[in-house]
Amino acid sequence: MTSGFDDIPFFDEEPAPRKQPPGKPAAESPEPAGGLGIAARAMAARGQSRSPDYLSGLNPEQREAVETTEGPVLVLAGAGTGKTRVLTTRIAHILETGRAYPSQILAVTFTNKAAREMKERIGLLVGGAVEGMPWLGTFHSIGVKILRRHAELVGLRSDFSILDTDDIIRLIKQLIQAEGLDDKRWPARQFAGMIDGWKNKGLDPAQIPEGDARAFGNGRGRELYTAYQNRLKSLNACDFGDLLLHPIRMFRANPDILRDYHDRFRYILVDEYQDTNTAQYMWLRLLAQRSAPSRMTRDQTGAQASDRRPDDISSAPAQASADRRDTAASESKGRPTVNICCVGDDDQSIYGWRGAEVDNILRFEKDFPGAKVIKLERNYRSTEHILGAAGHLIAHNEGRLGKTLFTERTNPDDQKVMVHAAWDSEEEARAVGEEIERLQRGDADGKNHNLNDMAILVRASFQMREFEDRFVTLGLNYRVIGGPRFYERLEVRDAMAYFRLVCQPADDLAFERIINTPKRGLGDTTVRTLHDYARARDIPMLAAAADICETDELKPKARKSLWDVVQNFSRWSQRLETLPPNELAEQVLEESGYTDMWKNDKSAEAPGRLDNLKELVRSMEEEESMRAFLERIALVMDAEQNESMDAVSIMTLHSAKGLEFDTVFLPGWEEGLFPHQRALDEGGRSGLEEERRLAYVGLTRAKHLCHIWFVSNRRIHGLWQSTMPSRFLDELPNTHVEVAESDTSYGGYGRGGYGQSRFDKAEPFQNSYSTPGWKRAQANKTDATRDNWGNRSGHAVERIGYGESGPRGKTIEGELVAKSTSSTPSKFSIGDRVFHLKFGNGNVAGIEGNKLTIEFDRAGQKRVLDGFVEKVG
DNA sequence: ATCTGTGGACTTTTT
DNA sequence: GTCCACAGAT
Repeated sequence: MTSGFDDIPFFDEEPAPRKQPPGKPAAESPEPAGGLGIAARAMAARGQSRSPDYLSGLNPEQREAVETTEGPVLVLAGAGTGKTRVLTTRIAHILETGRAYPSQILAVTFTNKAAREMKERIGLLVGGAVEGMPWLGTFHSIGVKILRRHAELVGLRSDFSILDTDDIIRLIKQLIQAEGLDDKRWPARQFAGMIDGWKNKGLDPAQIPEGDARAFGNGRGRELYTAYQNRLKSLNACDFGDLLLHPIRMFRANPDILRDYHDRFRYILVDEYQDTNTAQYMWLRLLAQRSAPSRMTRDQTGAQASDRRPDDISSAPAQASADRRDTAASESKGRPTVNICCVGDDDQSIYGWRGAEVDNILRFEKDFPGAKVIKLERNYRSTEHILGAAGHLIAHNEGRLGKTLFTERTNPDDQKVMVHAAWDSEEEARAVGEEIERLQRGDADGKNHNLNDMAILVRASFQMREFEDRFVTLGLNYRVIGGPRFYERLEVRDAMAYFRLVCQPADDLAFERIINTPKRGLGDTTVRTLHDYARARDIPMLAAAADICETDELKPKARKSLWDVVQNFSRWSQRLETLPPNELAEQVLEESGYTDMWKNDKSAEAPGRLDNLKELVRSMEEEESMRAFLERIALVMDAEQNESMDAVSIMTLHSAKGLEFDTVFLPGWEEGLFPHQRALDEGGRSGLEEERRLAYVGLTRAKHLCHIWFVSNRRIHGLWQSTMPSRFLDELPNTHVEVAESDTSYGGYGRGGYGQSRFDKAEPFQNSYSTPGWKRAQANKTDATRDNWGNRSGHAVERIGYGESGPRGKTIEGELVAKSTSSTPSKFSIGDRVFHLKFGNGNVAGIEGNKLTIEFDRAGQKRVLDGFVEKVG
């Protein structure tokens, strides 16, 4: 999203905005820079008494939200009420009326996807590309942009790198060991989580609660946090939290710089405000509170409260809310208006566990006195049954701002929300599969539904597997959204480590990652020597490596090998300025022997990894510099998805927020799973309420049909457990919900089913060979394709962002996917050593046509299709 | 250096 | 049940 730090448009590079009081009409405004079209249209708009095009088609509330440009505005936008439309139209309106230049608008979102979408839609409204919206982006991308410019003020260089979770855990692990603590007893992962939590709250090491500090590492939590920050600094690196916290520190310490930003950002817009955490809140407050310079400094540094030091990032959370109220009230007096517009929905706050504070949205009017609150309740997405069900459910939550969605489009044919019971999760998956096929065929309502219009939204990702299994069997196309991402794959991360080190020779984490990858005979001993050497002299490891080669501290073999690496990197670094990034990347991967490493690897996943590396290099073609690329990747973790094929989407409820589907399936509505037991245990009442909001999000994703399922038996951690229907089912209103008559012998809402054996029931499709899906699988067999993981499959499976270990936990039982005819002689013979993506290595014990019986080393005997195994050795 | 066995964890996840 | 990380063996 952001390109290199060196091309950030900044204050002095732009024409000075003509000072104009907020609210002055467009007519007096000069032509915005680079905005001929915009200006022309604005002029035209001004000349007409009629309202401009982009405003027509908005409902009165939306229109108010768009046109109330001055002063604080909170838009409470219920699900499907046109939230994005309001945000984008509002920006277009500000631009078209000449209230601000594109570069004077700060618009923050949580995800890159949302930012991208907004850019596109503003472009459509304003006509042409919105080149001049440099400050539309995620909290983090905007944070980086600010930080790159002022890095030295927080002790970093502007080419600092952004570490991902993996790096951070390795780093913390080193710190824990350096403290002489047992890294078994004190897991780095846990501490990383704690740091993340503190940073979400905007807490420096000095500010963390005593209890927290004691809770980890024999009471050394605070020291570890301090050590962690120091280490980051010496690595010239940041974690994600720092992208917000460093700017906050920098603003606090440099009021003059903050003032520049105040002058710049005439309008601030925030998407998904209910998801902001305390740090983001503080960041926004700093940018939003244009105030009298002298007073501001005091307030912003927290000096107002006597018990606080000036370097405090914030008041600690305990004191925060009370203080905030006071300061908000006092700060607002006699200040220029804050043109901040926050859009959100308290009923869709589902990220509390990640530090989001719903309280931020609940408190908006107190934070910004005189704020206008606009509720968008007119829903354009769902039927009245769906809205009725969702509304009734969410009404069980307390402490809401209280919205009730309604629709004006009622249709007597609309189906109620259906609740289905199934015996166990397997039957659930089967029933959902059948329903999907019914819809697809048009048997359900006479309409042929596209798979693209259907989604299965689960509470926890382990639920996905059963659906995947079933859909593989049926030959039903599906796509899994979420999960490990492209950029988290081993080979991609290795390659990135090389690139990082080329760009940033001080990146020790990258160094350690690749120094012996591929194997160069630089094992633990050498690395430790290097590490100590570097630490003793306070220099980066790559520099230490260069130095140490001049000495005789290493054995000749290691020294030679290390020297080669050092030479390579210095050569590559020199090419940084001259070669296009993709060419340099290719050279690095070739000359380092990294590509060869995978070429020589005979394992089944090696070809896929090589493909990924190619893809990585290819994706750098358009990039202007390797640095810019690294930054983009650090901030943009989502892989682009291929929407071309027709497929059912499978995803978690969390990743479904913001999406909509004609038909939505919501399986797993059982106590313990949904609401999740852990949410209840750890979150208590508020935990339950967040779960309920999650249910609300799920329901409101549906436009026309919504099917809820619950089962009586589910396997949890490997054990079969009988389960109770979710309490949320009882919270649905009868008027909008219908309990499906079970089409299997078991079933019926509330009928229990205990005491039955799961084998008692008659299976309608005991024989899978009679299912339509099997027939389809037969039909598809000719165009069996190879998917990304080297699986051959008769139907397309798309994984957005899955990789690394292949389809995680996808069971590919061959019997049911029979694809090739048995007439072709098998390419395997008894005794062959084979590899299976899921079961690992094994020996062929029997062959029947294309089905192999394999004795796996670990998984035991299995029957699988030959397409799913590879010969090895 | 690579393979194998064991122990622990296991909700949600963006940046 | 299953995945992952790591220690110890080969």
